[in-house]
Amino acid sequence: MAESNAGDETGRLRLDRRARRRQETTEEILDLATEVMTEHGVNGLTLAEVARRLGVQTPSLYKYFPSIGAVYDALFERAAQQNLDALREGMARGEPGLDSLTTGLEASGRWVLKNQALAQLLFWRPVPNFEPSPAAFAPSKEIAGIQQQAIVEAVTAGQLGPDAFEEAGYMVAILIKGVLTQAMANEPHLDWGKGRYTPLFPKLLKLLPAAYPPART
Amino acid sequence: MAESNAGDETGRLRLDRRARRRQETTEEILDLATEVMTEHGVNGLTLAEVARRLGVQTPSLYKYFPSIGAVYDALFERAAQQNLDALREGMARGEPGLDSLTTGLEASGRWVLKNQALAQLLFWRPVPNFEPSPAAFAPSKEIAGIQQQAIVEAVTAGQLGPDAFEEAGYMVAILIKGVLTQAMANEPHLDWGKGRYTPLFPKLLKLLPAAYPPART
DNA sequence: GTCTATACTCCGATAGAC
DNA sequence: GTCTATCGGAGTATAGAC
Repeated sequence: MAESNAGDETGRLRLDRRARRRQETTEEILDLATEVMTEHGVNGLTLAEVARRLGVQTPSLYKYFPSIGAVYDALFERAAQQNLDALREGMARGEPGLDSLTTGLEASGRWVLKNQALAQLLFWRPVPNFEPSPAAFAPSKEIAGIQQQAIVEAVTAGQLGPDAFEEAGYMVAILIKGVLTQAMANEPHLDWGKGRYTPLFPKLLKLLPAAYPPART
Repeated sequence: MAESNAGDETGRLRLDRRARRRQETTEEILDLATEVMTEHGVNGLTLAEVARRLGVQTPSLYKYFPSIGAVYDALFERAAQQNLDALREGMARGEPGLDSLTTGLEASGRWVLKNQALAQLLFWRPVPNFEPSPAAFAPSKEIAGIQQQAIVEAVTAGQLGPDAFEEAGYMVAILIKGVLTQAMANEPHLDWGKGRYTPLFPKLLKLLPAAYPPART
């Protein structure tokens, strides 16, 4: 109570600064963890290696995360959020319906190829005994909803027949995951749009009307 | 030279028996390694755990494999060979062309869903610092050739246009990998033909003629 | 071909001084 | 919030007796 008379303002600023500094360190830990996963595989992440790169001793990291599982969880959530953002931005660049879905998934694919370690954590679940928390999983659920909404708009616009409601979302997921799996396994150093697989994606999405033909007008 | 007069026949039988016993143990090690990967993930394979399950001390395994990398290599080769066998058998049950390709890839998909740990080793390369040897990779190369051959037959039979030569093999790879990736990530306990993804595979392959329309006759 | 013993390296996590 | 020290455990691999 009687320690410092510097005033409320300075006190709050100091707290804010500390909170901000802590937040920055937390983000840096996650950045370094992503680097380690990129070099040593998703399972090759260790707190010891992150600590070395941060220039700090391993136990210090436990002031920021209670366990390595918590680090994975934060990585999962951040990755899902970034992928969701990429999808949203990409979809905004296209006309509602199949066009928007195409530009959105291409933007999502670009993010995946530039963040392959995070994408593996997100899509393939390669870490035994790690299950993302509900909070970390929330953005992933939103992605599925957004894609289904695009299908609905494509049906409304007459681009797809009404039988697309049930199945087309799964088909779209198959197509984008197939393209990305092949690209990551066989051409991991190429960006989206290069190589043998990702350029085929627009062609694949254009096949959807053949699978779910709209009623002729 | 002058050790035993039991005769050539007995000597050869003894050698054969020893060789057979050694081969059996080798196979058992690979079976147990597959079990461990199924339970603990592909990266969760350790020689210590395999030794425990075999009822033997860890160093004994080094009489059969010089390193854990050699175990991964043998697993990779065996998996690729089994998958190739499944594809061949499945293709033999269909008419040459797209029909054969469909039945073959469905049989391959059935094998994958029943051997998911091996399939991950085969398709996703989740083990850092492990590259399959050329010998282990040979069956995988043959699979690509067989699929391309089926495309050629489909074009010859007039099911696909000639522009399929270049691209359709990659498209087929995208489709089967997409279906399997989604099934393994979201419905790993379901067999082929069940769930939301694998039943869509025939429908997807039937879209190929829409992508590469044959010349009208 | 099996064992014991061991060298070596690494990791996650906690306790407690500062 | 950082450090040192430490516990407890795991793994790969080798040496050498039997």
